[in-house]
Amino acid sequence: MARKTYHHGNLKNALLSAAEKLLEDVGVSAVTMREVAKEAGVSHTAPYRHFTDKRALLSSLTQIGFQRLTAAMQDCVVKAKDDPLKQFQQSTLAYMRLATRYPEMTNLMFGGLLKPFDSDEKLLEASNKAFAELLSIIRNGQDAGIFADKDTRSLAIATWSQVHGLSLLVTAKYMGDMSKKDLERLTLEVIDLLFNGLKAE
Amino acid sequence: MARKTYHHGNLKNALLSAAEKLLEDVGVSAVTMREVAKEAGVSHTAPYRHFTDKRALLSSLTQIGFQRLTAAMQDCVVKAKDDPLKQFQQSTLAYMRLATRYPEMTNLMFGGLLKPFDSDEKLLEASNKAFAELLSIIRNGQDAGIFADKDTRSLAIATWSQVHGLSLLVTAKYMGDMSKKDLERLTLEVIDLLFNGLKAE
DNA sequence: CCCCTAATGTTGACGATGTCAACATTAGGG
DNA sequence: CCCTAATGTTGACATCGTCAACATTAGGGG
Repeated sequence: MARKTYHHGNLKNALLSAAEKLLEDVGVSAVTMREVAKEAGVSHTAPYRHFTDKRALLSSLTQIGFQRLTAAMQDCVVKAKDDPLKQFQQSTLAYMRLATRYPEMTNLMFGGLLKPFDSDEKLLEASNKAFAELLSIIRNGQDAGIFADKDTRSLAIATWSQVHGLSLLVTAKYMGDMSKKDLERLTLEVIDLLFNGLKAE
Repeated sequence: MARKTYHHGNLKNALLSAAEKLLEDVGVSAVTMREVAKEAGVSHTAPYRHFTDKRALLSSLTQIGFQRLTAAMQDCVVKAKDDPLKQFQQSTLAYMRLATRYPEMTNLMFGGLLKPFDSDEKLLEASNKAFAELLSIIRNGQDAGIFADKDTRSLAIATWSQVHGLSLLVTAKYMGDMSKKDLERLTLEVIDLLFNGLKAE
């Protein structure tokens, strides 16, 4: 991994890529400033020119995760124009797909490891954007008379919690290994329960 | 913290207590084998006589968390005998209370940090017991004709995901700081949404 | 075009950490 | 009562995050 030039040229992104690779291949514990640096082919303190500390690196990485989530939901909205219920279902599916594809990233996003989450401006903003996307989907549904005419935010929180909880249960392997198909079925089933309610008819 | 005897007498429990104290007071990163040992008043390698490694310590701690959760739910069942809906609501509330009281513990239980979770016999068993408790509550509700006559396991997963997701959203401070009262209201609201469904009447 | 400064990368060091090996102490059963 | 296994200690090592001092060079102002 020897460089020709003294300066890397695109180190910040290279570090993030290396970090994500380590994260998903081995686990958070493998994401080490030194290893990330080595993977990117620079000295062990080079990362400090781009991230104030390890936490900042992980935060940046996590922001990428939220951006992917936001983009995936936006995509669902576009693809299911004028069908709020489908937007809703597809968004949750998209969420679950991302979660199973990037399980470690999901843990980072929601596992509470990044402690002063609430005081990390950028990170908070990234997560808020994703949540805003969900909010808008639900508002569409309410406007179309499909979702109950209750507090939009509460509906969104309920949904967010639901998918989010399910994704963690799955990525933590609480329910053992599942095939992709089983997972999709379970997701739709759970979302259907949320939509229709648990109560007897 | 000097001992009189060479042998501690109850070191294992002392270590777990010290670990939990560090966990909740400062955070996971503060739970260090050396610090835990120091807190318990023993040398820095004494813990290795009781836990094969750090992971084992954290796993034991996490098991305690699941035992608390199981006990709390069992308590709800007893206190609301013959009222499955109340059992259901109170259990979720109990879950949220535990989650807000022991946020770091909750992250440990569900944040995906304890990696080979699925191959940790004891840990898996502890979490299964808690889940079984929820399953039984829902089955009671189905028998009483209150919950829909669908797959019990699916209903339980939906509920588990929901509460669980909400607790992580709250402990991760995704929704800012909340008063205890606000939290209870939100919890009941979200659970009500799950019970009645999001759909318009 | 050249040169200077700020940005970027490197080297070496430090204290803290997880864990191992060798050793010390002692509890409690034969 | 004594011996062994359980329990605790000391010292060591590699790795980690981070800092300070130093090296290289990109790129803009003369």
